[in-house]
Formats: sequence, structure tokens, C-alpha cells
Amino acid sequence: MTLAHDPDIGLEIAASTFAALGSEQRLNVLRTLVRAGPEGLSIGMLGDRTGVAGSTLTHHLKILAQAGLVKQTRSGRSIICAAVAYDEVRALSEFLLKECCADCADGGHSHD
Amino acid sequence: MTLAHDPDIGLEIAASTFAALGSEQRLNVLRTLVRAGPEGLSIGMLGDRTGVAGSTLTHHLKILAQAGLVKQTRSGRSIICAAVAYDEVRALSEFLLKECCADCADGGHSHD
DNA sequence: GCATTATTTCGATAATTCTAGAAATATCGA
DNA sequence: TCGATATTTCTAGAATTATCGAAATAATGC
Repeated sequence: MTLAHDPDIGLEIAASTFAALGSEQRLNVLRTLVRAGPEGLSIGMLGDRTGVAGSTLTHHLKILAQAGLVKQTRSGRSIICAAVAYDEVRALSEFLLKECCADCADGGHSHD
Repeated sequence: MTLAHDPDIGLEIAASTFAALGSEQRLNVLRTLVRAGPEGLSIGMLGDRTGVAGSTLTHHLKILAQAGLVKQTRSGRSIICAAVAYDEVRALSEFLLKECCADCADGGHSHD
């Protein structure tokens, strides 16, 4: 949704999505979420596990959510965050492997 | 090489590699290089095509090279840059799809 | 409504990144 | 060596990002 099959807008979106992943702390948050499974974690939980302040988490999660890597839903007084990175990551790798590497990719690089 | 099959160091490297891709200008440079094919382009050429100042290109290319996305070789008084992103991108997507999304990606859900 | 818990917004500071001009360095041909 | 070309280093200002505490907002239960 956020990234997909666009011609040149793809560059902009891809870059910002990569940027969203380009922070160790954010990547750690994402990993924690992914490992937590589809049920996700509340932000408080996430804070406990990562040792990151709530306000900082809000900041990072907004970026991850804008990139379409995380989805947030309210549950009572908690916000549950769950990773939905699969499609995004696939789109990203396809962006480079296709959009970028189109010319060379089929010249000798094998995909599975 | 830069990113591969590491346990937790992978997080750090993956993040920095993502960060390398997380700039529109850099991604554009990379795309230009990839499209130029395995022969690559000199930095001057790259400057012509992208309109980016040489010193800025040096900066970006260093980041891309450190991430293992671009390789530079001297040819006379020019530096030829060529994209070698394929493996890196594959490693990156695998990082998320496996290291991160292992459980969710393919249907089932078991934690480590 | 009030107290409690959970998250966000605000405000502020530190750190990093982006950008490119100018000067320095390297390479080549004559 | 000299002159021309190509790239890098140096430098620095602008812009962005990271971080978190304190106050504000939202939701729940009594």
C-alpha cells in the first residue's frame, strides 16, 4: 500500500521506508514486535522490553506506522502495535531487484 | 560480506545498510548505477546524470560502498562505481523475512 | 467526577546527516 | 615537470533526527 508498483514515486517512498528501517533502535523495536507475533504488544510492554522511553517509542512507532511496517490499534487504554512488515519488505526488495536492478538482474543473477 | 548471517550484529549492520538506502538522493544514485550495468559509471558521469556535486557524491558513495552496495575501482584518473546491491538487498530482505519475520512469514507461528 | 493507567504532545537539547564550495591530492599525457 | 582532468578532503551552515522529562490527553473503573 505504501510502497508498491509506482514508477518514480517509488523512489521517494522506498527511500523513506528504508529510512524508517535505518535506525538500530527502530529496527530493534520492529523485531520485537515481529517476534511478539500478530497479537502485538502495547507500547508500555514495548518500553519494558526495549528500555526506550514512551515518548521516544511514540516517535519511532509513528515512523514505522507511516512506512506501513507497523499497525496500531486501540485496545482499552492501551495501544497495541503489531508488525506487518512482510509485504513492505517484499516490496522493498522487489523495488531494488526489479525497479533498480532490472537490467542486470536477468543477466546472470538468479532469483528463487 | 557486509551483511549476512549474523545473530545480533546483524541488527546493527542491517540498520546501517537500510540507512544507506534511506536517502532519496542516494537511492537515485544507486539506481543510476544499477541501470548503468556492471560496467558502472565514473563519479563525474554520475554527477552529470544526477546533478549532484562531486563532493556530495563522494560522501554518498562512501556510505553506499561501506554498506557493500557499491564497489569502486580506479580506472585511470576516474573512479568507476558499480552497483553490487543484489546480494545485499537479498540479505536485507532475508534479514527481515527470516531473522525478524521467521515465525509469521510462512503461515505458522512458533517463537524461538 | 475522580483516581489510575496508558499514550501522546510539547519543549528543549544533543547528535547526526546533508550539502556543496574551495582547496588539496592523484593520475595521466606531453 | 607542467597542465589538465578527476576525485577527495576540509570546512561549515542548514536541516533533520534522536532522545526524554514534564505536562496534557484519553480510557477505564469506582
